[in-house]
Amino acid sequence: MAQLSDMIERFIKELMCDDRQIELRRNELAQHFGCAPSQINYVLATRFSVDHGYLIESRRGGGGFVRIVRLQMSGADNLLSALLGRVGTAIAEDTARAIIAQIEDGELVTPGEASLMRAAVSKSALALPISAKDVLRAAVLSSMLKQVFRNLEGEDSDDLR
Amino acid sequence: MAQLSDMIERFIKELMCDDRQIELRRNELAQHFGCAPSQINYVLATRFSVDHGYLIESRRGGGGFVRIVRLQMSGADNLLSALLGRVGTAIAEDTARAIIAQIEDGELVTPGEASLMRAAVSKSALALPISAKDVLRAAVLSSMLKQVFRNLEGEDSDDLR
DNA sequence: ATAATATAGTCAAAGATGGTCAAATACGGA
DNA sequence: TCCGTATTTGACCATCTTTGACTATATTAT
Repeated sequence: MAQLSDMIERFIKELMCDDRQIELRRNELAQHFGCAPSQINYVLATRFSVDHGYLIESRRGGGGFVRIVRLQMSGADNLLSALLGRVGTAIAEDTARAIIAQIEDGELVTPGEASLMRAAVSKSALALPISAKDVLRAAVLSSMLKQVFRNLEGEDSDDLR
Repeated sequence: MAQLSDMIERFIKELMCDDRQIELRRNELAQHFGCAPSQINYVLATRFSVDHGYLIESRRGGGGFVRIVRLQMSGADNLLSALLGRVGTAIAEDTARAIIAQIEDGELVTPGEASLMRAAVSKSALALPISAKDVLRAAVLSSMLKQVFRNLEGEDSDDLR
């Protein structure tokens, strides 16, 4: 049963399909879907976070609104460092997946490559008697990100030895 | 004596007869067979494992599901099982690279994908204060191998969120 | 200014699923 | 029959979603 949250997510993404940003009334949207207004916040928090490549702005009171802005993937030079910065020294699976989704959206990697990256940072890949799973995930993801950007330029780039 | 497990197995296989993958509700299925929900997990674990050529994915919570994916075992019937066997529970970097080279040669993955795999199992990716580097590498590589076989000619491979 | 009204945000509890693991039970072969 | 293995169940855990009560902040009317 297509989850309410999923439907709301799709609805919003359709609205945005060719705009960089949209504004909507939280209560209106909630009413449209017959749910609690806070449900909208849940969807925004879980599917439109910065990690997912979106920014949320809003205003309360009369004439209030919620604005959703899609962040752009800027030039590839500092993009790598930006991404690595977001990865940091430890990262949760969800956040890692969001980053992968973003570079997939930006067509920096193919769907097949993105799948592999997801597999590499998945819970099952790192399900070991190790307390530092997130640390590990960060290391693996960083390594792959660097490889992505290395592949991007010198096509022939032979993997590091 | 048509064990319950056998009936459930057959039931699922019939559902899948012409789909590469299906989704089902664990509790619903359990109810249909009048058994404990965990019985379903037992069937999945014993009859739909990777060795049997299947992958299981799932999601909890409202709208949760269990997805069963039939892996594409072309040609060398159990290439995946063989590869996973070689990976085992621990593997050195060189051996891992050899396996990756093999599937790259066999064109099971693109050069770009192979690069990513190498990056994921590289010394630097796993350079952590952990003694079990090889164990970890095996887990990560296994995870990626499964993904490779999941994707083979599977267009709509919709990764789990 | 102040009060009334219109929005949006937070957070914790309830609801909806699926997962794990070990104990109990059934089955099949020596 | 006895033992080892396969199956079945149930108690307890983990995760995702939905709702509602309470809070915070604008705008508008008085």
